[in-house]
Amino acid sequence: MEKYNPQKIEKKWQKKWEEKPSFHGIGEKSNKGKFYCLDMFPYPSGDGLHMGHVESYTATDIISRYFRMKGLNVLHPQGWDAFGLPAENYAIKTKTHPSITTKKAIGTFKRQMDGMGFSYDWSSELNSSDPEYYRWTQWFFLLLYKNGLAYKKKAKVNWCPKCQTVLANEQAEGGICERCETEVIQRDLEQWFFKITDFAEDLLSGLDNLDWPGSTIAAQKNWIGKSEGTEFEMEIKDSDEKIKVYTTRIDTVFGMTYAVVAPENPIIEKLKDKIKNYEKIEKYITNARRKTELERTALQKDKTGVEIQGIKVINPFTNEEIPVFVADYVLGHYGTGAVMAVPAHDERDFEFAKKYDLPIKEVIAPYLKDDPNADKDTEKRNVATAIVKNPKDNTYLCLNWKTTNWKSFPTGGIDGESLAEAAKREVEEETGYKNLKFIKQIGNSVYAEFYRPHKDSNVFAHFKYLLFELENDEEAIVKEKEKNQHEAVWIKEKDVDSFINVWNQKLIWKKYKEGNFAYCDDGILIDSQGYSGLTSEKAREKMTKWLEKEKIGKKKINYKLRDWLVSRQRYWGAPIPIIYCENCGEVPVPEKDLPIELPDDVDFRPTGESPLIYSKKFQDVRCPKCGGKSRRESDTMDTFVCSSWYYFRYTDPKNKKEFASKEQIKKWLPVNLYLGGAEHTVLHLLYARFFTKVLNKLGHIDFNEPFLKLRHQGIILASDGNKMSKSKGNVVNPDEVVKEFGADSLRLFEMFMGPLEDAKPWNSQGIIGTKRFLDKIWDYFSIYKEEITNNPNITSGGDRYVALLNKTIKKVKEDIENFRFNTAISQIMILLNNLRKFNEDSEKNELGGNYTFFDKKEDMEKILILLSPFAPHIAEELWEKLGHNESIFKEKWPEYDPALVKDEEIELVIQVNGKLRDRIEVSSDISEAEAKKIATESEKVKNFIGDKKIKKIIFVKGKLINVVI
RNA sequence: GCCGCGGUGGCGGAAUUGGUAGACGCACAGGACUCAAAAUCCUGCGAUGGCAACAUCAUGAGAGUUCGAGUCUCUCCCGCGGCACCA
Repeated sequence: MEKYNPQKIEKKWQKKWEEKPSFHGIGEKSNKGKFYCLDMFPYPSGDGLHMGHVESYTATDIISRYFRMKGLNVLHPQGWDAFGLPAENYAIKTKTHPSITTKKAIGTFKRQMDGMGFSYDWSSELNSSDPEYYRWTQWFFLLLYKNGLAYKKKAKVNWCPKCQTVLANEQAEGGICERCETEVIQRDLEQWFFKITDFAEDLLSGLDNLDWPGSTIAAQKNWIGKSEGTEFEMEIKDSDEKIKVYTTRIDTVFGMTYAVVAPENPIIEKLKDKIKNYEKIEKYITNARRKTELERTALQKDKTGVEIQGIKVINPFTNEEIPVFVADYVLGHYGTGAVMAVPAHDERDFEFAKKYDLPIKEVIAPYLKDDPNADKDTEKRNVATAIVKNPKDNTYLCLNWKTTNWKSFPTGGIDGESLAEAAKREVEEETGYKNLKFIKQIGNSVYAEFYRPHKDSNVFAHFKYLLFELENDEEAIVKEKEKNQHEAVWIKEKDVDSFINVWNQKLIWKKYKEGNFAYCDDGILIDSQGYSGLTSEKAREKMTKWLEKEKIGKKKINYKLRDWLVSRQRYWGAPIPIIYCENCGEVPVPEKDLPIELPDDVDFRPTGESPLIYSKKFQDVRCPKCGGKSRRESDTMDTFVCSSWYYFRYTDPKNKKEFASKEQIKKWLPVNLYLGGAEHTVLHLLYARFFTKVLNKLGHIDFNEPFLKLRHQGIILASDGNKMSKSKGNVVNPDEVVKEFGADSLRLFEMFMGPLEDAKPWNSQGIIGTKRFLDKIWDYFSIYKEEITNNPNITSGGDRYVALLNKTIKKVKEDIENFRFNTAISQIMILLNNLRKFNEDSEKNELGGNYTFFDKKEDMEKILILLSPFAPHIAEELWEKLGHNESIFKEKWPEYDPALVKDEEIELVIQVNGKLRDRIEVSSDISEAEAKKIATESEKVKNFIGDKKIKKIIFVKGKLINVVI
């Protein structure tokens, strides 16, 4: 018998598939619908495929093969994200033109992909650095330009001194270049931007209807950063100028003790004459501007600022005059570039106020939500909290009042005092304690509950309705307890946290222990004139209304999202199709002149300016309008522009008239499944959605989200649990694994390692398991082949396993559709293990020793079909061995028989008090009465019941029975 | 700090609506075959006690709900990913 030789058969089938792509079902027509299965197109790096690629592409290959066999039209294309910095840097390093290195890398990638048996439709292959592709990238630029969505402005930009280029904010996070980790500096340059901020709301709300990982949706929401707040103006004393601030916490406005403007805020320049310490201010501003993002963000703890002397603003709510500071903890580009500072209720303001010794005024008191201990059936009881400061040692004591029927305080108030105020007064009268701060309006009656540490130990007391003099201690408590029959519970220090948590009292506790911090949550307003007693939420509404009435403020929505900077001063990208004419100024290149091709007469090494400036060929241009002397825009576009629309092009890759025809787009889009790395959670996916929304708005397409379903493959870690990296020398090369075990084993193993989306460490031993499995499959079918050749009508009793086969068909179907490839594979293993199991019958069996076969040939073949998407080569080979001339991938996916999925016999689990005590083999449709009889008659159960009485019996049909005693 | 995800044997990981915890695979141990080894096949494999039947404990920790919790609720601890002076 021939042994399984993956290297041999894999080559054979790869060659066949290349000659006949139809073996993959590519190009087949179907009326059952379409499935667009998309991989994020890779950047073809010189290193070739890595394990992560293999994982992701195997998954989409399985899905594609599966749906093709289900009869759907499947589009499963692949292409190359070839432009960009890494390619250019590599070219510089090797002194080879990037088009050459890229071409070579693409060759390697394609060879490796074919070597894995991926069923790509290469007839729609794309390359973003191909002029026939980037002509349409340029067309998109013009589309945006003509619709006012691309504009140029002088901007402070992130500049990487090493890469010699501008970086998008996204590529310079933390002030460090994403590519080379050099510190980014700030430069002022004329730059092209796409107006993605126009679509902020669409980009945000569109997320709700997508089948995407929650983390990705959350990251995009966070990135867009919607915030609803209030914008209002404050008058500057003795001036007509005003300072406009933005806040989400207008409810804290009575606690404003100063205001801050960002160094970039133009108001400073306007007030120059009034400012007494202008020189100092100017110096501070210059300094701040010179700081990089890194310095401005990394040194968070150390806030700096200077008071603007001679300037005071007026809080419109209190008419108080307050000082103004310039400080770089306020950002120039967000909101109005100025804020009201409320140190009592904002951590940043608090820190600043502490440092510069500014007043801190509390205007929000914490409150509690619902009492977690309240009886669900009765009315929900609220808890009120008071913070009591012990004047003796400046510690705080926390008291909770909650509505109860223990003891009623009379309600109602004197002279229109609120219920809370009335309750406060009453408790104060009752206890004689004067510093209570009531937090929440409470019910008709109240009682107090609080904790207090024991004088000399780490034990805390929990008092229920016991209000006492702080000077008193344990003795008094006991006395009080006796007198009032109140409850006091002592708590050990280690239990305090858990106790506090039951009461949602963390903040109060923090305040009690630490004394001083900014309370930043919502609460109840205090010391806020007519607004006192309102909740934060209500107060925001009311205060904003008042501002609107006074015409000094309004509701305002802000987004963190900033416009997309697309200019790059580099060579290896799509040139921006704009011409600068000496007469006409900025002129877009007419569409008929596209593509503007990259010249080859340049030195592409970076100089700080775009290399395209120096190309004679490139700059030899006349104005399209007047024919006058002109020069071309020499910047190229960010590669993310190329990747924002490539999924359209796959549907119609050769189209010379449009980026893709309307019919083809309608036929295939939106994408049904998009699979790729989680590193693209924000940038690429957001930009691609933006492009789709632009096309939708301009009437080119009738949908507004490109990717209906998105999944990320988890990264494959090295066996040491670290990321694979060249420098660590722990990289496993797929080529070597294929050489040793074969592509099918690698495919199978990567899918078997664990859930697709989890990060998984590579285990060099593990692949032996999947190789063994394929060996067994091979032997099993080889023997089967021999047997049926000798005796075509022979039976071997395999029909005992028909139920298992049907279960397997069901599970594999469900698991593939839910990306649970690991359990699908394990189910096929279970099936095979059963068919190969040594059993009594097999000794008598004339067929294949230990092996059992299904009586029907179709059933045998179903096993191969189930395996085929995972391990296509071996499936094709064995399929052929069974006498087929056509590809296995032209077969229909098997259906299971629902009637056969159910077991006739089950093991009924018998529990006593929920613990497993016995199992008995019974018919699967056993009735409750029968089951009860069997259960109570079980010897084991009897032992446990003894002479105890059975309280009740719970029966779960087809599963278990539980005897409760 | 905020947001999201996770924590189950020596390891990767299984476990429908709450219903037999540890499927499948790796590693390991014993056995068969062999002069021997490799390969292959069989058996075992969470911990503790017991010759055994079996019992007790066990899904990061602590509580809660339930006849019954890996699964639901609350809190804490740890890990990973994202965001981070966005007022």
